[in-house]
Amino acid sequence: MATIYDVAKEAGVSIATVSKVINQTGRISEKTRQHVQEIMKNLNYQPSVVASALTKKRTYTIGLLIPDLANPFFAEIARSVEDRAHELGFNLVICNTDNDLAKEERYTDLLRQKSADGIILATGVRSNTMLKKLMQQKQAIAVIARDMPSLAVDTVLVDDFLGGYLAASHLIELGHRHLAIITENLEVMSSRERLRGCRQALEEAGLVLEDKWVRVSAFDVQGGKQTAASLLDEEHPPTAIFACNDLLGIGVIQAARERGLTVPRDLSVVGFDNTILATIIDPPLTTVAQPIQELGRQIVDLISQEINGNKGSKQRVVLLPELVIRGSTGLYRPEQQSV
Amino acid sequence: MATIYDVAKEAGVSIATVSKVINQTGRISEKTRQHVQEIMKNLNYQPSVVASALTKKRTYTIGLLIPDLANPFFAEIARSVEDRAHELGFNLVICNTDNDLAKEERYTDLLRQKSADGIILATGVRSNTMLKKLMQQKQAIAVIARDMPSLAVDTVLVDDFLGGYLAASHLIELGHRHLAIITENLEVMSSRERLRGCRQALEEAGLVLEDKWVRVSAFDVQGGKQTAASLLDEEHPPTAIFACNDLLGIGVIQAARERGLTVPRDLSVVGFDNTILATIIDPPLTTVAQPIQELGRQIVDLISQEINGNKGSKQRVVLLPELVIRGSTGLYRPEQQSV
DNA sequence: ATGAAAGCGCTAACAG
DNA sequence: CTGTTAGCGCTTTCAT
Repeated sequence: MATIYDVAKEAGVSIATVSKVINQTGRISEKTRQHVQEIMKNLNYQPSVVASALTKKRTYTIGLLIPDLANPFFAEIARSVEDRAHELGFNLVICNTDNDLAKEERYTDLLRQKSADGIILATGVRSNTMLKKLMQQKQAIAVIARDMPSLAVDTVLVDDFLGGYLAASHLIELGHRHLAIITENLEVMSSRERLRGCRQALEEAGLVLEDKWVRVSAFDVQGGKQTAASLLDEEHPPTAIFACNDLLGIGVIQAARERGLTVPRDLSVVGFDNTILATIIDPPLTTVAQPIQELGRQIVDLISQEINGNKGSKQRVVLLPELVIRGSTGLYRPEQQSV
Repeated sequence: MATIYDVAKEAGVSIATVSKVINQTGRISEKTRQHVQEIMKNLNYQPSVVASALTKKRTYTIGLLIPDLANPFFAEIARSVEDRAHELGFNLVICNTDNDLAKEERYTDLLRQKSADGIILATGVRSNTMLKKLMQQKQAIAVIARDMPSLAVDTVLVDDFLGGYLAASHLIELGHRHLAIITENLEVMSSRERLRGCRQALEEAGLVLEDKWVRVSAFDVQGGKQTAASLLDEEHPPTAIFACNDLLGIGVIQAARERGLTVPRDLSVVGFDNTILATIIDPPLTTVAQPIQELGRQIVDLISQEINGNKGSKQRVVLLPELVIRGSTGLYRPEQQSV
């Protein structure tokens, strides 16, 4: 592989000159510039990023810590992050953490050793401490789709409270009075906010959400299914369920189906995220849409600014979710009680 | 951030010594080894990969070129590749190519500049030329889930012919005589093989597959839906459809539903890949399962060997697919013809 | 068993 | 406008 020396020699100039035409710095006569560029092309020369990183301290690499790529929501997030990163000249290294603290630390160490320019976190439930450590190391970091209210870190997320509020309001408008909510993990801020929004809507309608109707579940289809099953087995089962993500929502629909209930006739369900899954399940899932493209775009813009030192203060940008009404929600019908 | 010099000074030894304890090379007395390691810990020192890459020529980074992370099949592939890569000490940089040649070239150039140790291709329909270029550059490469029979490159894929054969055989056993197949892109070897396997099974049953019943479609749900729609609008529509991937299969089911047909009563459909989607659609999709975990594992092992120079000759490993029978296929019932 | 020194490929003053 | 030179942090002979 050709080096800058090869180019310099071939072009009859110094390596400094070559470096200048590569980086468009300093003053170079148009003539030598063209000449050098031609030589570079002929030699199929491409500057080594690792060598330049050694002095410039930039690798044009961003790490993305994410729980699990096989989860469509995170896969879609990763896709949108990678798109924007690529546009801005960064590569993305993917790290599946399974929300495991040990893995998170392993990955952040690796990223540091590789001098990643920045790290985007879509993971990290209780990793407040890890975040602090990173900040001390002056790592450029940003958090997506997770709220860490106690930390001054660039963040892009959706208004989870509003999302929960929209979901519940929709159900209430349809006449439902007896809701249940299946949530992912109440240690996570987002989940708590969604729940709170849901509560708020109910309260405004003069309803209360008893603790009994708030259930925490493993965050996959299976978990949603089991939890919904136990909910539906109650004496007075809810007529509508708000699942805190699409995966859970799908589990709910499947549980209903197994019991011979028809959605939305016998049970309304709304999800959260608006992943591809919501469009595939039958009936298609009414869900609170996260603007995934926009989330990805903005988080990369934020971290890019921070990397470039263009930043003023840290920001938390909150995008607004939208309710996408599909076929899984319908009017409350009194007779549906008789299960 | 601490450097090797800081450690050396603090420990009262030379940087060469420190380097030796880091890499466990050369001969170091147990005593100084322990001492140096303690200092490293105290200083929270972590060797810079970019510096060492400059001399060792290894970055412990692998690139993965993939059409689209938002496609669950590829997301699952990426997940399994990343898992194994991480186990073996590599980071994975993800590149979404959208099967666009320009993007493919852009990414491979970037990966070269960053001295990625290897590149795994899950993309590249007609990119035979790009592959050749990479081989000339002596890039370590490997191809997953795609067959490039004319090139001597490490490959791991599923037996597509067998997959097609299994799918069609299943349908035939159920009594279906009139099949159609929706495929993704006949320029891709895999698609042709699936079709060929399908044909073979039919032939063995004394049936023929007229060209009219072989349709090429955009490879997303929408494409499958439209294609299936046009198939079902034919005078004598097929009673079973083999879709060359799950996304298409789902489109088929949706198209059937829109026409008031019940799957599998009025139409049987089998997919390919066995992604999460197959379990979510209703009825759950009978599909040809690719062993995604194993594909990912083996491709990384292969490229890792190549990177380490442990390799003998190149290999093509062919894994065998399995038919997973779910609810979208059923016995042929004569009356279903009367649409 | 340990250290001195020469790079790896490139950038960034600083001279000229 | 162009070239010299001193690093960046680490690895690797080659002496000692």
